[in-house]
Amino acid sequence: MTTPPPVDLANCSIAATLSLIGEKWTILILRDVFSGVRRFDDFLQRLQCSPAVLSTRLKTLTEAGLLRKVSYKEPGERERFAYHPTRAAVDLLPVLIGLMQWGDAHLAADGNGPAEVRSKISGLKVRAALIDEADAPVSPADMQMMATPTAPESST
Amino acid sequence: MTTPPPVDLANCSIAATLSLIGEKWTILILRDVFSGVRRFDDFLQRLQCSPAVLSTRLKTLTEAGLLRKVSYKEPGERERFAYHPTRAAVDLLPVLIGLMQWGDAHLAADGNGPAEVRSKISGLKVRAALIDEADAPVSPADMQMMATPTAPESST
DNA sequence: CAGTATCCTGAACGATACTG
DNA sequence: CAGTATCGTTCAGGATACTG
Repeated sequence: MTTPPPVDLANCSIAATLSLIGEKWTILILRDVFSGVRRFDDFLQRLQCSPAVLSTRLKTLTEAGLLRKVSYKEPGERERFAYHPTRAAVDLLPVLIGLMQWGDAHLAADGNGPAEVRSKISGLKVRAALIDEADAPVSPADMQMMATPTAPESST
Repeated sequence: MTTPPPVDLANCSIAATLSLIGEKWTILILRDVFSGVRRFDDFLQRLQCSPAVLSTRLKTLTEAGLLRKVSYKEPGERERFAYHPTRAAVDLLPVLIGLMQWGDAHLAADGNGPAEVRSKISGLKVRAALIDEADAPVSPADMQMMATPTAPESST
């Protein structure tokens, strides 16, 4: 079921992650689930996508371990499911916030967007950034990417 | 040329950014450009995509202000262009790194990927994270997203 | 309310051939 | 080397109807 690995696409975590969350509605589902949306119809209202697409995305996200189905049952009704974010989904928040802030800064006309992110604890605004092992911020311009020396197989 | 704004998709920086960089090869182009790749043929070799797709993506990224065409001319040859990352592209690095590290942690079998990121200055490993206005790390679980109070128009 | 099934369209992509 | 042009396939996504 995984795509055949003709290139190093299969070897690239960036591409792999993006192929999971990069589809049109997926990221919006995650955005909403972090805003507290849990139920099918609520997603549908907010996203205004077709139920078929929503169903598919929810299933994909659940199978990927980003969402967890939680059964609930109101009196006299049949069993229903709510969709809760998992730890893996929470781990994706830096990416989500980063995406949002980049768009706010570079795509929005006024340089800020319709939502903001704050810490529940301190109330301070929060941003996605790069930090080193000592938790010190690092400028993106000071980065370098390199292949890990432990690379098991070399391509080409 | 912009997509018609039927829903709040158009109002969402997350979706807007993703529609720009979310396409299959775009993120790989960015990855490579951060590794120092600059020329058409070098991208082509590394990505193994069709020249048509590469050409289109390069154009899109250039128009979006993520890449800058730099003319160069070798003796006896006609003018050629190299593609350099702009500041906007560099600003996207936290997202890129975040994507990579999430994939390494949650998709790779052994929990680490084929590449690592370090600071050119300190040599320390770097990761994408959330920090507050005082540069203190914030746990993703302690986040909350809310609409900005200054929202100019309300939808629906 | 919470989905699933079906049909249809548009667009992204791969392959390939061609130009300067 | 650095692209552009064209063609065909595949597949995500919209609309809509249907089920429990």
